[in-house]
Amino acid sequence: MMSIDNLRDKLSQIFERELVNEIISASELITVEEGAVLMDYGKKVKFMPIVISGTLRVMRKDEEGREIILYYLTNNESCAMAYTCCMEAKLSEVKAVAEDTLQIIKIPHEKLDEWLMKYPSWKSYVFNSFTQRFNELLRSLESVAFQKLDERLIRYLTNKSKVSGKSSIQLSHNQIAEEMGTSRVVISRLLKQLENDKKLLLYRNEIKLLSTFG
DNA sequence: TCATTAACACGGG
DNA sequence: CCCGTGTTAATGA
Repeated sequence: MMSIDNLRDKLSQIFERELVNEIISASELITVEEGAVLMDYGKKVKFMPIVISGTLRVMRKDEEGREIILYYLTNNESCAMAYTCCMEAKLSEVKAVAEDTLQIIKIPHEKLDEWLMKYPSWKSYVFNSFTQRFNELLRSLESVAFQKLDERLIRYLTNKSKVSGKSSIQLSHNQIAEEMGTSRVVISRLLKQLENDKKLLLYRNEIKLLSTFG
């Protein structure tokens, strides 16, 4: 868990001293357990979260009511969607769920605009967070539009092993299917195909990438 | 053509 | 037993 002093250090890496003080006095550091819902469809967004530790999953429903994952927020990241909602006093179009035990700072919405004027570091922080999300969404749009599912799966697995630094990935076919917005049948079939091609090995809840992968 | 949905059998934990 | 996995058949976009 994060103490106030640690928090101050952490925030000082991004923001100027005066803003750090304001953040600490104006906002609230909270811990929520896995599965907790921080934002939900149609609900008012009364604060903007900055993730201190843990992971926050942000998702959205499509026309048919299926949920797709927009992005994950980790270390020091904040939710661009929440930001726009707060500023415009709109209702949330996304749902945000704690992926594991999560610590966030709740920035009260009145402060967002004020700090934007007052603190250059806040402005660039917000701006960067938008840019980051935007680029990420562009990349996934590109992948949906131009890549077939098998290529997307290969890219997905490569990514997972890169971020974890391991060649084995501990996920069920179902979890993969959910994240990629498809059905398990398809994932199972594609994975089996890759196994036959000697690109990987399949176990229960585990996929081992071989050196021939990619 | 290729994804989705539903259904079923297998088997490991 | 429960759940993840492998497969198939029917249906749809």
